[in-house]
Amino acid sequence: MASIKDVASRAGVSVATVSRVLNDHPAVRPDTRTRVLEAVAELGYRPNAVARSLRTDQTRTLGLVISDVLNPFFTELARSVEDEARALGYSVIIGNADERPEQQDHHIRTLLDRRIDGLLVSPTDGGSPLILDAVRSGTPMVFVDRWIPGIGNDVPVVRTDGCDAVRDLVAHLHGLDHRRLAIIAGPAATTTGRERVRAFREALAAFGLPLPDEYIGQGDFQADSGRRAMARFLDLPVPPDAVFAADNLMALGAMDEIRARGLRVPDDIALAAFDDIPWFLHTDPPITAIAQPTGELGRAAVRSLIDRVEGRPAPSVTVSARLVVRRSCGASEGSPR
Amino acid sequence: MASIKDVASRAGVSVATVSRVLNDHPAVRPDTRTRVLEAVAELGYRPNAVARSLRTDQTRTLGLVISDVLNPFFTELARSVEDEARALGYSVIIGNADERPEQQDHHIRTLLDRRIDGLLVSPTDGGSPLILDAVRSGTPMVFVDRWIPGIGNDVPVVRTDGCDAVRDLVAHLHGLDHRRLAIIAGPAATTTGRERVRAFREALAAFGLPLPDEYIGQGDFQADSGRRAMARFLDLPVPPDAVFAADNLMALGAMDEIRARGLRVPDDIALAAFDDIPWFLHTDPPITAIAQPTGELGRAAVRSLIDRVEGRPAPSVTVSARLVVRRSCGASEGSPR
DNA sequence: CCTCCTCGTGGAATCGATTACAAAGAGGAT
DNA sequence: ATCCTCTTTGTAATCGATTCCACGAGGAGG
Repeated sequence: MASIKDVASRAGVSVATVSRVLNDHPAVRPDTRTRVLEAVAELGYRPNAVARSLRTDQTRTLGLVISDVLNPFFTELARSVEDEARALGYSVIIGNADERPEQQDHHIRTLLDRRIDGLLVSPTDGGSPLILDAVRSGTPMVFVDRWIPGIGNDVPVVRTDGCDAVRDLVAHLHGLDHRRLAIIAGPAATTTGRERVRAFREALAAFGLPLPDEYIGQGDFQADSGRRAMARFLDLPVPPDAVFAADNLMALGAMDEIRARGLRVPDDIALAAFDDIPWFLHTDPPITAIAQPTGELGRAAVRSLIDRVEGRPAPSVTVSARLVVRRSCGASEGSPR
Repeated sequence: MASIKDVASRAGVSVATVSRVLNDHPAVRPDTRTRVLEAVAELGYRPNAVARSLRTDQTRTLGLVISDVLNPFFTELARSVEDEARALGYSVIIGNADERPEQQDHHIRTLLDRRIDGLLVSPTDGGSPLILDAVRSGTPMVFVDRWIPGIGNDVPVVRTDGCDAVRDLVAHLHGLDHRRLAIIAGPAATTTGRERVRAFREALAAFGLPLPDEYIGQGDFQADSGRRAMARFLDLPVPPDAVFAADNLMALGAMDEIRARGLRVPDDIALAAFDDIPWFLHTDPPITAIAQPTGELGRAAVRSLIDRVEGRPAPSVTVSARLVVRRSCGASEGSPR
């Protein structure tokens, strides 16, 4: 592949001049500029980003480590992140942790080795030593969706606050005469895992409803765990009459289990989920869900990170989720307010 | 961040020696090696991959340009590609073309600028000049899923052959007394867009069934186009009694339209799709689909590409799809053969 | 004791860019 | 003609690694 030297000799100038033309440095005579650009075109020259990065100490690349690519929420997030980054002149390298801390660490390590300019992380755990290292190493970092408490001062957090939406959901369920409400929680090591339970518990309290321990199923954000949690609920002497799954995959698993037992949603049991995804429109029945503004989340995270990368102060951002009512809790379609 | 020089001076050796230790060069005295490794550990040193790439002219990175991240088929493909690549010591940079040729070109260009070692492409079009350039530039390349005819000699193709499965599907539909079969096709610019129509047409012919032009809907692999195509079918004086969508998103759109008109699957019209995805189990009704061995496809593509990258001959690979019968065509669940 | 090898190590070139600094040339002021 | 300034260009250092080559020490063989 042609290098800057080839261009220089073809245009009859030095490499410095070629570099200046390429970087729009003003001190180049117009006719020199044209000669260089001609040489560039003739050779089909493209600057070597590796060499450039080495010299300038910036890669114009961001890293994004997400918890699970197969979860539509995260792929939509990844998509919006990439879109916004591209618009701002950055590329994105995506690492999929698959909800496994060691795989997350692997990705963080290789991204750091590649000297990405900034790192967007949705941590799968409570904070591995490597993440703390990464923060200290000085690479700009922003948490998105999930975060790790305790390093909030150094690392902005871009997330969704679902409290109001969870309250709306509980109100919706209550209004449909559901009184025995249960939740399938995410891993306690993640903030989203804990917070959604907390919000749910508080909302229940506001309606004077209890949340007994056996109505808290422990899941791991994967479909199978939702299925198992639902099985345990249904095996209880007094099963819940409504179940809230803390993410879309667990809701899917829960629905499997319900169907496998010949029960029906919402007649036999109501079901709702955190995270709205296009497929929820097409399930049987369509699923009531709490929708995060995923695109907005991703774009805000990128802007925040790039602010940091370029030396500006980076804001933490919190956006709000909203309830999308469908038929899985017994109501007819239509959204509140 | 610490560089190799810092390690060298801390260990009291030259940078050459440090480099030898890091690369497992045998000609290093054991005690020197330990001293160096200690210095590495104390400084938390990690080699700069950018500098290394510049010198060695290899990045140990592969590029993957897919047509649409929001399509579960492609995210599963991306996942398996990344898994296999990681196992073989490579990273993957994913570019999402969003079915737009210019965005595809953007990604190919930046990947090439980054001097990735090899490129995996599922082209959105019939071959932009840039792709041809990329091939000529000598960067190892492999097509996955879709390909571009005419440059097959230089570029291996790893794909699924769905002919048998399509024939099984047609037999299945025929067995359920469907006689007016229609297809929602993908873009004619893509190989998968054309091939699935061809396979369908041939299978129909084998059963003595016609495929009139008005039974060929033109889609673009996105949900909306599926919806429009289905609308046109349903507006025909004699609508089809079974529709085969050439990908999962168009099937989804088609189902929307059917539902919006108050019709039911499979009672009023049968529906089947190319590409099986987990969600098809949960739609109403579960959708009969042709399943590609997506993981296998991705892994084979990576192995083929890496063969090429490392100078071995790279095979083209064709795997077979199979029919997964569910309820959307009228049969009860269970798979043929 | 001298020569020749082998082993371990360091010096320096190199990859392809950017950029500080120097220098050459043009043009204007005196 | 001389000096100064400004514009345009080239030379060379630099980023952080890898790797060729040379060199010194030590052992083997004569």
